[in-house]
Amino acid sequence: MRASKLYAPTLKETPSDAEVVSHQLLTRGGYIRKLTAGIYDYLPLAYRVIRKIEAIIREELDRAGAQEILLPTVQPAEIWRESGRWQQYGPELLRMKDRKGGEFCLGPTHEEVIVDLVRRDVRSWRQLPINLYQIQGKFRDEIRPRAGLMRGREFIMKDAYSFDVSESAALESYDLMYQAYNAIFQRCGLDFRPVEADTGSIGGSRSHEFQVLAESGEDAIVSCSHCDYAANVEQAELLAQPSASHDNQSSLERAHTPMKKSIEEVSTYLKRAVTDCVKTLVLIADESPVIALVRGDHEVNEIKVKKRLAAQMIRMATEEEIEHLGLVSGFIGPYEVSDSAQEARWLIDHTLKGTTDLVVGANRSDEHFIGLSLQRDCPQLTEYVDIRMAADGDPCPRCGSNLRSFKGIEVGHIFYLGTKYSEAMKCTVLDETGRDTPMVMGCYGIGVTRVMAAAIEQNHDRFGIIWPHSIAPFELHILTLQSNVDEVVDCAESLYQGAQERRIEVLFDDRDLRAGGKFKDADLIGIPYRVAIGGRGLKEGVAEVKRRAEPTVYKVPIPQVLDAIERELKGEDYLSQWVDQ
RNA sequence: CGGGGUGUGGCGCAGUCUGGUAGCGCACCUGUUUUGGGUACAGGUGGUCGGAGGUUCGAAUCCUCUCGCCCCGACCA
Repeated sequence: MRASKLYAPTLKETPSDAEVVSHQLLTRGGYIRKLTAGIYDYLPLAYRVIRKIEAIIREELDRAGAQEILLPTVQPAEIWRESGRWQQYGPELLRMKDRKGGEFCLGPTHEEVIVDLVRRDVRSWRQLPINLYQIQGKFRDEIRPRAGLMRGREFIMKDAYSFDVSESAALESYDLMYQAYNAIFQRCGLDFRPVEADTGSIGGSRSHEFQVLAESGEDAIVSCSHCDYAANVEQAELLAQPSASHDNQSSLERAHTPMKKSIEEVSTYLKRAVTDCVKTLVLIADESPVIALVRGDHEVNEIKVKKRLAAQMIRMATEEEIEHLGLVSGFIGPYEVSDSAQEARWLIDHTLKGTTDLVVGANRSDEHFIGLSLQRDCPQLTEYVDIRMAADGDPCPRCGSNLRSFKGIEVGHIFYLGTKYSEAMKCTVLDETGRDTPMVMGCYGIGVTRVMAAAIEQNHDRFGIIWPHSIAPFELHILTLQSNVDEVVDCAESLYQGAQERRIEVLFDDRDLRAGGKFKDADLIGIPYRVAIGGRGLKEGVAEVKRRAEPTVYKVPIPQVLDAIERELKGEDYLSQWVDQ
């Protein structure tokens, strides 16, 4: 491809509405343009990257025995009513009507459609397992689209669905996909971790997220420094670890703490360690109050609380609701509580079990208790459970080593679904015993456009993108440094022809631009190898070859340039022989 | 949806407080010049100042309403 013909309008300046690096660089590099909030145009460079990622996905999924299909984007409300999600899904589902008033939605995901397909034609367990996937635009009317491609409303997603006759067979399908996902993200050149995840509203009992490690990630994950345990902080289970007990138990005293509400303020004011303070929060689970206690330096994990209570919905209580319980916001504690608060469900994080000498709110304005011992002073509290968020340094639930925390971008998520959809929509087969049984499902997603953005978040410098080889829009970028010198142009042209003959994916910057501009664009676009042809090098019979990821420039004799590139693309470190000392 | 911000040629911005009829840099077009990390000079194209209404002799600027976009919170690939 000639740069003079390529539709890739690069920008010198960063558009003011782009905040995250991937969004900035994709826009500046002429990869994408925004149509409206959360909806983007993919220009030729971006689409090449997308097709590379898709090709990797296809290869690995086909290898795992899945088959590619293509389902409709517009879906009738009928099947969504059948699964119950027409009600459940909420405003994220973009709904519309056709000319006859019939209700439809734009597919945010395709469980309903696929179940409808499979239930029509699959009758016998002998036809299973089946695993079908598609790569297609999805639409989710996100509350707040943000960060460019990282959270768009319309995005390209690969979604796959497996159908099995039994739970054990379904788990095998799940494992196959787990392996395939590892292979896919590895081949995309990403630094990622599969982590144990919450199943969320999709339901089911087993789930992994594939998280790309990046500072700009929105998800917090913990990963064991010793074994291969990794989990979303929301999910990471924490074993009971009794705190060091103080032998000399002090007696309970009131302390005046004027205007000191936060743990930080109280601990500073009373000169007590944050870990000796108790954080007491009021939550509302399905309209009933729940009071949660964690150590001062810990965070309550609402998802764990929700699971513990088997609640549908959970949220923080409002000021009014706290008052209504006879509690004083900022000074809540487990001792001397009002009758109505007494009746609430109390959950105490098991880290607090047996702790003494604690600072807690006194349930009166401007007062705390000090020297509280939970066992001695609050014997009515018996529900010690895991309700806190995992943090850096916590022990691994598998091996006990330290957990380290990371930020991650979720690029893939796999779920074991069980029979949630197949039961609701009567998707059944006859099993070996001749009994009609709901199929056991799994579903598996990859955000293709998000993979592209995540790759940039992880691989860039201040000049531009540094694509992993496997998903770069081109493999080689040839530049002419002077477009008015015949020898330079001829040499570059012949290299360009040669590269094409060797099936190297090459972008040839033949534009009538000065060298500076071409270098800037090459750095910005981020193609893995750059070959610069200029009068200076030509006098010595060499081209200047550079890896995008490194600063070194190699002076390679012209006749050997394409061999060198070819061998480098195969993974050899072939350029090093020309290191200029 | 709540909170904060912003909207002025393709992009980045000034002008708004204190009304006087739109400006700068980049990009783009023409010519000359230059040719190894965004060359220099000259000339030029392009803007209903997000939209509607109002105040005024006069509105980018003041008032009212409205829409878009960005950021922070609950969701997810």
